[in-house]
Amino acid sequence: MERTTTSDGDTAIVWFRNDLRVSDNAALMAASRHGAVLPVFIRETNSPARPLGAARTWWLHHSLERLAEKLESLGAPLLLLSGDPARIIPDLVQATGAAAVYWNRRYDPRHQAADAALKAQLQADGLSAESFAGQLLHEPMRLKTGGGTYYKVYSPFWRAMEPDIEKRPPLPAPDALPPLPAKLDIASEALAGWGLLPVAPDWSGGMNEAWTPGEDGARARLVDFLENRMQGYAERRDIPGVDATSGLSPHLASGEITPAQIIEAMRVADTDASSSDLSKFRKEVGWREFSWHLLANDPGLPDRNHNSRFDAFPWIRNETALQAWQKGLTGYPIVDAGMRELWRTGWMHNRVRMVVASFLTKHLMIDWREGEAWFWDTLVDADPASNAASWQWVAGSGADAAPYFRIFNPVLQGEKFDPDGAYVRANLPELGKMPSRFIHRPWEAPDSVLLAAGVRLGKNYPEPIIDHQAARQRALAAYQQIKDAA
DNA sequence: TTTTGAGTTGTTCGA
DNA sequence: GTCGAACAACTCAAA
Repeated sequence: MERTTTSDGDTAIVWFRNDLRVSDNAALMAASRHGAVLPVFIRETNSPARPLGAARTWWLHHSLERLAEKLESLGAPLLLLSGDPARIIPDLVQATGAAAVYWNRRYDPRHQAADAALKAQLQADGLSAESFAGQLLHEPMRLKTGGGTYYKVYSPFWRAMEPDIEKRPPLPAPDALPPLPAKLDIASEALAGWGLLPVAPDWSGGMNEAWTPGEDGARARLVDFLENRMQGYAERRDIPGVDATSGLSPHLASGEITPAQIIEAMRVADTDASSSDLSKFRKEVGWREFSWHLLANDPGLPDRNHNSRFDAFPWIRNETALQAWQKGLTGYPIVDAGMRELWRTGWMHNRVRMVVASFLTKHLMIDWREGEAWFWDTLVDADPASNAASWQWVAGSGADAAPYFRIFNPVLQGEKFDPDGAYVRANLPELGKMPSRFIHRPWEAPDSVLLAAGVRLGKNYPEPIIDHQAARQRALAAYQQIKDAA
């Protein structure tokens, strides 16, 4: 994997994709040993993979700005181009006389064939074309059970993987990147011209407040997490009303930070966190690995039931209910608070993700693919593996899935994990004055309480769109149906 | 090949 | 209010 020689004056092209960082970037490091480095990011107009959703597109704009600044300060400005990489990369080789093309591997099966084909083509042309690891702690096709198959249960997967997670220490950023000796004929496109930011309406205000895209923002969040939130993580991570999670997911999704950097920072951190805190968080990093392991071995994961028995599940099409869910107007405060948080910030607390996903697939019996698609569009951390694997897990169709009878009661979940209603109040201003006793079940509040809180059910906050008990019975019957049919 | 133990995150009901 | 059992077997992974 390590390149040994660099002839004087030769040029390496680094193709940036899902790795918008300069540290722990093996492709960039390899290129820095050449005589000149040309970093390029291509807006792929004909990608075999699903286009990024709106929230990640917003993120991409800011992340590219930050990456361009970093590369500029290291000496090699970032080239922005649009089109088909299979044409653009060879054109760049031609224009620069480059001897090498490097990139960091991406693991979406829909990308891999195209990347492999390009690599083979470049190598056939006599170039040094190499791809590097870094986005994950393990190569997702590598781990196998004793029986030679891929893992379908998380615990044994993690037992097999955990001993290896510190084996690849992260790389530093290169000290400097030698620029091209001569001006390139091909001009960079302007980021502003790509139209990645929303206009009319510009819905990004809440996201600007919540996030700092880019490698430095990622690093700052990691440091802050280790210093201020690692201790107590095991207990507090489930409470959406307190800021207790790492918030690193969008940075990971865009490759501004690597899991190896996170694991290493935890290893050297001076923290009072318990071993349970540390191992719980490591396991969360492990879940991301597991999701990629599943996607790599089951490329249909984003749109086909992992467990084909679910092909017969009687999903209900209901556009009205779907929209109520999307807009956070179901009448169940914990569900609505989650969906509003998502819409405003591009992110939702993990506990609440499970509640809203259970509500969509079990209470409303709407196909998990509808939820997956909405999350894909609205999450700044939308990740093809985690998103698909998690939706299927909740729906019951996934690997190691939740048993079908595990149907979250949105009232109990609210009262258990948001007992004082802080999370609901932060996201549903119309319930801001509801007393805690009724905040997760406003329809049970006496008229006097509703009046005092300024809540007019059916007017400024909806009645529940579905009765919990009835919905639960309906879902149980539906699951019974596909069980019997099997 | 067969056996064995285990499996992220819950809810409800009845004693 | 609290507690244990039922919910449904089934599949996975390793011994």
